This record gives sequence, C-alpha cells and structure tokens, in this order.
Amino acid sequence: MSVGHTEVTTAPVVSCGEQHEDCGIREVLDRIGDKWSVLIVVELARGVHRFRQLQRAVPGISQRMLTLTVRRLERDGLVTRTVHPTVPPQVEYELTAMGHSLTHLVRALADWSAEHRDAIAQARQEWDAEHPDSGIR
Amino acid sequence: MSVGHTEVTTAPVVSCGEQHEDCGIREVLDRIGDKWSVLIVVELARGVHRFRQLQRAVPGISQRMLTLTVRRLERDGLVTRTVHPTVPPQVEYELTAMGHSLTHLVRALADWSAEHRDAIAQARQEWDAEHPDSGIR
DNA sequence: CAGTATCCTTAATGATACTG
DNA sequence: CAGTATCATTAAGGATACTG
Repeated sequence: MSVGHTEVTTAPVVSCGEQHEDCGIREVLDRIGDKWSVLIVVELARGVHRFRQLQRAVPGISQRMLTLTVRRLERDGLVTRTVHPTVPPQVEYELTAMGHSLTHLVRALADWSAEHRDAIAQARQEWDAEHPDSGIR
Repeated sequence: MSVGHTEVTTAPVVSCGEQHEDCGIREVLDRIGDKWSVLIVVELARGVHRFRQLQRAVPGISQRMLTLTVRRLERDGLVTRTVHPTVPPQVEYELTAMGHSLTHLVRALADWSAEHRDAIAQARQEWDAEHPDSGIR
C-alpha cells in the first residue's frame, strides 16, 4: 500500500512534540551519519572483530578513520574495546546491547533504501535530463 | 525483549546478503545524513510550505543551504517544487509519496534517539572522565 | 519572494610515515 | 598488530551581496 497523504497539513506524521524544533534526530545522524560508522556497526553485528579484521571487512577505510570511528562508537557506549595484553597486541571490538539495538535502525534504513533506490535513481535521471547545467549533483 | 547476541558470529543481525559489502545504507545516509535534509522533511511532513516559510520553520538554515537541500530532495523525487507565476513569485514545496514514506524512517530515528540519548550522554561522560586528553570529542 | 553568485571558514576524510 | 602523528585534500556549510 502507498503512504496516502490526505490532509497531511493538520496531521504531522513525525510528531516532534514541539513546533519547529529538532527532535533528537540530529543526534543520531551526527553519530551514524558519517561515512563509516554504520558500516562498522553492521560488521560488528556479525560478531567480535579485531582491529585489522575490521579494517579488512570494511574495504576502503583508512587506519586513521577506523581508529577515530571506533573510538567515537566506544565513547558513545555502542562498542566495547577489549585489550588483551599479549604480544603482538590483540584488541577486540564488540557491540554493546545499545549497539545491537542500533542494528534494528540500520535494518530499517537498508529496507527503505532497497525499496526506493530504483525510484530515486529514476527521479534523478529525469531531473538531470530536465536540468542540464544546474550545478546540483 | 533485549537483543540477545548469543552466537552472533554466525547470525548476522543486519543481513546484507553479501559479506563485507555496503548494503544500500550509505545511499540513504548520503541523502538524509547531511545537516538539514531531515529537518526539512520533518517540516514538510506538516504540510506544504513556501520558501521563506520553510526557512523560518527551520531555524539557523541559510538561504543557500535551504535552496541546495530542497533542490537535492526534489532531484531525488522526495519533494515537489511548484512555481506559481505570480508577482511576487510564490513557490511551494511538498513531500511526494516517497517523501512521506521517509517520515516513517525519520520517526524510527527519533524514537531510537529518544530511547538512548540519556544512556549515550552518560557513556560519553564516563568515557571523557577516563580519557582526559584524547583528542576525541 | 525566491532565489544566484562569490568568497571564506571549518570539518571530514585521506595518505603517509613512524612506534610500542 | 594496533595504533599515533602529521600533512594534504576535499567537501560541507556559512556570510554576504546581488537579481528577476
């Protein structure tokens, strides 16, 4: 079924409570809206990973960005970092319960994307055709 | 119920189909992961808006970013732009059906955020306390 | 009103080299 | 292995001025 937007004007679909105020949405997006966070979360959802293992599993990520991203996830309580004092060092990353709960959201994102990617691609093509030199893109 | 990650290693929660490949997740995030898109979508979910009206409803956005963001949303088929050839000009923005379907996702984001914002804030505090001069933040 | 056009600042990411 | 440190590059966003 489609969404059906009859009388949308008086029935806010999103309901932030207040009028023109940010819901907490930006907070989530500031956290997972970056280039790598969700990819790492998705990979960690598959199980515990060591640093290099994670890097291999997320193709294209630099050592630097992996460190930064995983640190931020740790800081936010989404990931745990366990150092085994061996030589060579071994560090394991694992999702926390809260991290796992995020995967539900990620799933929703993936589902929406899968459902609409074709329609979006088509809309883009048409728009681009009608707006040749627009700077947008 | 909680997430329960027994034997996660062999049971991917997110299921991208392929192993270490991006699901379509990045495509959604590239679209709504920016600073303004969701806020505009949320506002448009309340009903049709004119340009200035939209700008007033989304405090802090510059004219430039409003134009850019709304153009991209239009290009992706999430928003329609209707020009009424009057003087002064009047332009109306409205969510498409696909745009409205996005609001479900936004709702999920808002819900997750509301549920976990306290836990995240606390995790941050603790982490910051334990890692005084870490560069992260 | 609804934009464009420019210029400028900052944040995000990448590349590379080095270390316990 | 698992990082850190530095430098370079790019992209995102903001400020301001101008226009049909």
